[in-house]
Amino acid sequence: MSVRLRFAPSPTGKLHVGNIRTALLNWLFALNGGGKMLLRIDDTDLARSTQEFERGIRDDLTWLGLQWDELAHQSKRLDEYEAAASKLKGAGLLYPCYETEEELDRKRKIAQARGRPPIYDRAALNLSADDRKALEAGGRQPHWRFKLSGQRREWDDLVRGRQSIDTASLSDPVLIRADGAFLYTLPSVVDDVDFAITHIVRGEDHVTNTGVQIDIFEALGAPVPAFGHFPLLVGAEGEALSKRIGSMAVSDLRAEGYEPIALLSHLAKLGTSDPVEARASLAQLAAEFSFAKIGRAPARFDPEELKRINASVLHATDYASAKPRLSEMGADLGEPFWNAVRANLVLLPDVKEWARVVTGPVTPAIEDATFANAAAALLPKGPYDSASWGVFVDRVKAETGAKGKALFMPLRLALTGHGHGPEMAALFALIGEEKARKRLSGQVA
RNA sequence: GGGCCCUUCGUCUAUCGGUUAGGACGUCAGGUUUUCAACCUGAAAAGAGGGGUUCGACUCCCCUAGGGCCUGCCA
Repeated sequence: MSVRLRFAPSPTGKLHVGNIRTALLNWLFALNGGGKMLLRIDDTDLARSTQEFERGIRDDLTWLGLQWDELAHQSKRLDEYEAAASKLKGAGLLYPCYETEEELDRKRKIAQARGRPPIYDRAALNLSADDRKALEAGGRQPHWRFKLSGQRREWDDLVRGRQSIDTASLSDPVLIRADGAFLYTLPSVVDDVDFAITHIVRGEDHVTNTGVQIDIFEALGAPVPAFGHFPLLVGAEGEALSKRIGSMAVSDLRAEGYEPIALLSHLAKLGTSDPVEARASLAQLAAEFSFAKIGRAPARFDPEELKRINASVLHATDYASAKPRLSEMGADLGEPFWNAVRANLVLLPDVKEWARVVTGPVTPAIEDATFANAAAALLPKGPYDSASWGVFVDRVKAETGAKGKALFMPLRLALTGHGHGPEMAALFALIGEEKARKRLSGQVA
């Protein structure tokens, strides 16, 4: 039997690197095992969910090449959640509570002050039918809590090993809000049952939830899936990821010109025993995936590292695959151009600057006008090819006596306006005689 | 406050009681490019601190320090 996994984002914001890591690890395991991926839109929070965010999520996943086999919306499955809720109510496992948020908050504070765990006291369980009637007559709508089993729930976590959560030390979770909305917990379990999810792979922030969810799976008489909880990412300085990195949206990375496979490679390898370096495809990442390779400590996500990986991806990108995007940017100057400049790119849009260096206008950087003018006079006749640069440089060398860096740097600076860049032999051939002459003479060309 | 988890080169990690503590990225040096980048080669670089257990501890146990997560009518 093949595996079935799911990625379940809420359309209440943009996908960021943390979300993508969760998505990716699910995809890698599914792909690796020849399984299926369900994209589940957790949109039970009508107030905060939007079509735009959902569209953004789909676009981001598509851009990354993460294709889902099935799509579901929680907002379309309310009947199923109602059915599960009445089943639990019938079993006496879902009970109405009438405390306000302020009252609950106060109870928690008092418990903490007394050095006791801030666990819900189940006071509502002792309410009589008359009490409830009176409260509702007074205008209070109940919210509903699930009655935890009080058992110690255990499972063999795919990355953490044997885990144990004592549900007696937890508050009975609210499943239905006073306004009737389902919270994340019940729909998630109901969906995992209905869609026959075999493996739940997510961040370790859900470890405690797992104890609660196993309780609910059992209460529903459903089989409990396997769980895998990987460590969360932290920032480059070891700080919690949410604030700074959380703002690193996938859509922004795309807009900045990052390569999807660079992001995927980085997120797939970071925190594993494999070297953090680029891979050619999602399929290759999947083939190398194993829960056993994932460490237990939080891994640092450093944007600089992502840039390095992106650069190495670009250095190995051939002309054919770069061509469509080059023309999109108006920087498709042919294969020799691409092969000459790709080793100097960190992000693909950097190519636009080198295209400008070839086509102009370039403002030459000249320190010694006498030298530059002398060089201009020594320019060979065009058209230029890859051998022209050598001919030219030899003449300048013979004529001026300059050599090494003192010979090359002024020429590079005058011809390109930059102190660094691709092989001059290739650039020179592309720039051509006319522009070379003008630039060496100090003209913008 | 309580619960769960974590701590090996700057970074990601290997080591399942006995190793010159290995690899990758980065850094530095050399080579190459008559320049820079890219590329090639080489080098430096680590067991958080303190107690145990043991013939022997990075590895097992305890304490301390540091870090992450949870402790919501968020997900």
